[in-house]
Amino acid sequence: MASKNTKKPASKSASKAASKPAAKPASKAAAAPKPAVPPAPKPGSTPQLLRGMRDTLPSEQKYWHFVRRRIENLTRAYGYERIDTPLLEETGLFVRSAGKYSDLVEKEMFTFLDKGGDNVSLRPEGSPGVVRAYINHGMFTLPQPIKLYYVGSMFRYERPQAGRYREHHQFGIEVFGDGNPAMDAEVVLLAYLFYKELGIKTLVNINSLGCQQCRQNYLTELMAYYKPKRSHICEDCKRRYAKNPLRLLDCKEPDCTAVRDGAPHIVDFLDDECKNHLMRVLESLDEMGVPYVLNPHLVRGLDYYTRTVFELTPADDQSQTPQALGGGGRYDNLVEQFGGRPTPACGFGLGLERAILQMKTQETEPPDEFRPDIFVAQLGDNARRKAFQMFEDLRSAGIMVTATFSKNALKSQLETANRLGARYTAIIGQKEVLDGTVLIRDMESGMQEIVDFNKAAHEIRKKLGKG
RNA sequence: GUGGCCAUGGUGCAACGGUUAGCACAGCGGGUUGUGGUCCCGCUGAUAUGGGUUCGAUUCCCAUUGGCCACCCCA
Repeated sequence: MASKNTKKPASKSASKAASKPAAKPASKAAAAPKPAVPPAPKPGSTPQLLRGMRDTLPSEQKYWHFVRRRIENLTRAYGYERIDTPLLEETGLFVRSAGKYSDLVEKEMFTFLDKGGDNVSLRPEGSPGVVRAYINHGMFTLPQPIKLYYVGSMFRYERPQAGRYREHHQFGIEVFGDGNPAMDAEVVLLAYLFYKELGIKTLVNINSLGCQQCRQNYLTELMAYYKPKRSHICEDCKRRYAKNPLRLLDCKEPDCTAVRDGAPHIVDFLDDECKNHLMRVLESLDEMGVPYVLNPHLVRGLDYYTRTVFELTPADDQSQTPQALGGGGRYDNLVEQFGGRPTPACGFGLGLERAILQMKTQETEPPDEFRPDIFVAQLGDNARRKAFQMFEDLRSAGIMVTATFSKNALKSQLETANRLGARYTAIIGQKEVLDGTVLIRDMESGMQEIVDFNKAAHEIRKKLGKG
């Protein structure tokens, strides 16, 4: 390229300082050394992808189509209706639902003040918005249960790595107005089936956190257990002890897990109703043939769960801390906590990037749905006119057809046809225009035959086995 | 948020403190006039950004940005 800046005597800091915007007394975010409006980038420099963000290129789309199709089929079969809620909500929505001391709220949210000074956040998970919508739109007046699903972007301000991005996509379901344990099981079943349909074997970890009463009893006991052992646990756990003791069970530090292994199990503190609920969920899972493991240490990172919680991990992942493919549970108090009438509810969220990652590691490739049946090639202006006509004839006959009308050389058109994987190419040149015919070339064998122009669509359908 | 590894054309790799940064694949154009997927030839195209060390850096150092890995946690 052109001469790079071999010598740049003294102009370095000067240009930058000059373009600094007249320092508005901009609103005081915690610590924001960056100017509200950054200086314009150098002309010609290439804009960069923000950390943890990704483009989904055409070559990737077949995976996404495939996954979305499965979601649609599954949710339709089980009677779920789609809901879409905003990406941006008031920060308080998430703080109130996930819990002030959850990691999600403490360090993973994209939070900022908008121009009106409102504190808003990009949604880090799907449930709170759906719960809000349920209440806002009076869905409790409709016949219950309300079964909803969503597919969309979630944002978390984290250090990215494979299968972890700052923007990721989740498929989630939420069911309102049904407290039956069979409903918990249905939710787990759907998560399990989703992955099964994608050819991914999963392991379901399940636990119960009980209702508020049993949890309170348990927490008292748990803290009593940890109190004399506080010197043996990590700094994070000391903080958890004070603010969010349930998460003590979650720690992966060797010292902490050693302490944890002697800790009381919450299942032993469930009251009869909660215990019965759990048993009936497990029974239903048995009936439905969903393999699961009862994991007394599973607590999940959100405060709103009651009773059932579960998480899915890849079945063949031997690592100590496999990446979760999804999780969820019951949250019978959240609607009321948001000012709605008491409403039992449960749901899950599943990570689509991780699902696709699993598909790739297992080398399950979805079919390319856009492979054309036939490519229409044309030579010359008269032929192009006929080719347009042929294209539409074929298309309305339900044949996957494609063409590049801007190219003229037959060679390049055949090349394109080949690259697209077309089974046949219809060739229309001057000769064919005069004869009222079209040349059909089998791209596999190279065999060609002359077909009457008006019968072409019919012939091709026959060749394709479409009748 | 913590620790570590890394950064060369669209992709995958190579090389060196010093004249034209090499290869493969892809892309584009050819191998004459209406025939692709094989073959042959040619062309385009890169040292992430900003500083520093040096006579000279793409190579060494620092920062920034981004990626990956292990944590934390989660999808």
